[in-house]
Amino acid sequence: MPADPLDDPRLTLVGLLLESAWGLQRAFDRRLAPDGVTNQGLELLLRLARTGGPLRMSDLAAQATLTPSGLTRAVDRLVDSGLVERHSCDTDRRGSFAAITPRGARLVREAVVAHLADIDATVGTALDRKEQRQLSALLRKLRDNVHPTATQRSLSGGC
Amino acid sequence: MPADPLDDPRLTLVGLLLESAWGLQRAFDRRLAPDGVTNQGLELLLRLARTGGPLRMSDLAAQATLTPSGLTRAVDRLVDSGLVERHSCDTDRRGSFAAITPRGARLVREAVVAHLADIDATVGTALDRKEQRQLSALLRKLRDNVHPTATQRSLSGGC
DNA sequence: CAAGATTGAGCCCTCAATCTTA
DNA sequence: TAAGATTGAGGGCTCAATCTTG
Repeated sequence: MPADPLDDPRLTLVGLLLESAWGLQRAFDRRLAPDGVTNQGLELLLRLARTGGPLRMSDLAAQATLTPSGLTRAVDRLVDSGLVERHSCDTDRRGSFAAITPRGARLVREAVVAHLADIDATVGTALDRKEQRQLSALLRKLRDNVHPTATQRSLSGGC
Repeated sequence: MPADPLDDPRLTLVGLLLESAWGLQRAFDRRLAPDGVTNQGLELLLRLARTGGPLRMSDLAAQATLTPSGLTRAVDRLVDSGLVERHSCDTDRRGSFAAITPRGARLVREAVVAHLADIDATVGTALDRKEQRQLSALLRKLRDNVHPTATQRSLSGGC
């Protein structure tokens, strides 16, 4: 007799992925919130810190899996906190860019230390280094297929 | 010279996991929403369908990574749609239970077919069967460590 | 008082519409 | 007209407070 469709391994796989993501997200937010940065905010700051300079709003939105609208408001909050600055582009006045401030860069460096400890406490106690590498490799293939813009920058690039 | 902490592989791993989850969630919601069920709703209906009978609100909340408050409202919507019914418990009048209706069960059976096709179109084109099994095994270890209540039912169980 | 569930207030996101510039 | 970004309206979630029952 055929297995019940409701127990299909593909449903289980997706369920495990979403549950893991929600669980981690929640665990991180509990630890990070007191420090004044949400997990979301840290992710944006990390991307801006790695870039170093200004990054297009639309690029940042695509990377962060946010709509342009959502990103505008998220950046607003970071600007209000003094962690990010907005820049306008002289060659294309339509465009807007976000750049991390020195204070933001300092905060990221500090927060990352605590964040890595959180990751070790959650992921590190479940998977050893080798398993973490395997998981990264598998997820990278999945991510590239599902959300390919996560690492892209606009071709119209520089300002 | 030591690697930049901002490029730590552990940050990358967590990033890949969250990006994959957001990406899938978004892809599924685009397809499911027109059918009248959100991805969230389908997940709750799936759990209720597998259980068959009434399930404690608090158990369902823990399984779905929702706060009791969030679950109350999510179930409200499903009740309004006629897909779920609320039951009260005679032996403990504090408790409340949710159970899937025949119409809800029918809808789940139909929605799962389309949902499996979506999964094949997103996950299936990125990972072959063997890789999917590997990913499931790794995620199961992570999920059990991060969100252990995902499959539990209350010990005070039956009504 | 504790446990289970619900409600009110507030935050953050998305969709659609708008404004500005190319 | 299209591209880039922002704003208004509305939905869903969380936190804290409340209500009911053990």
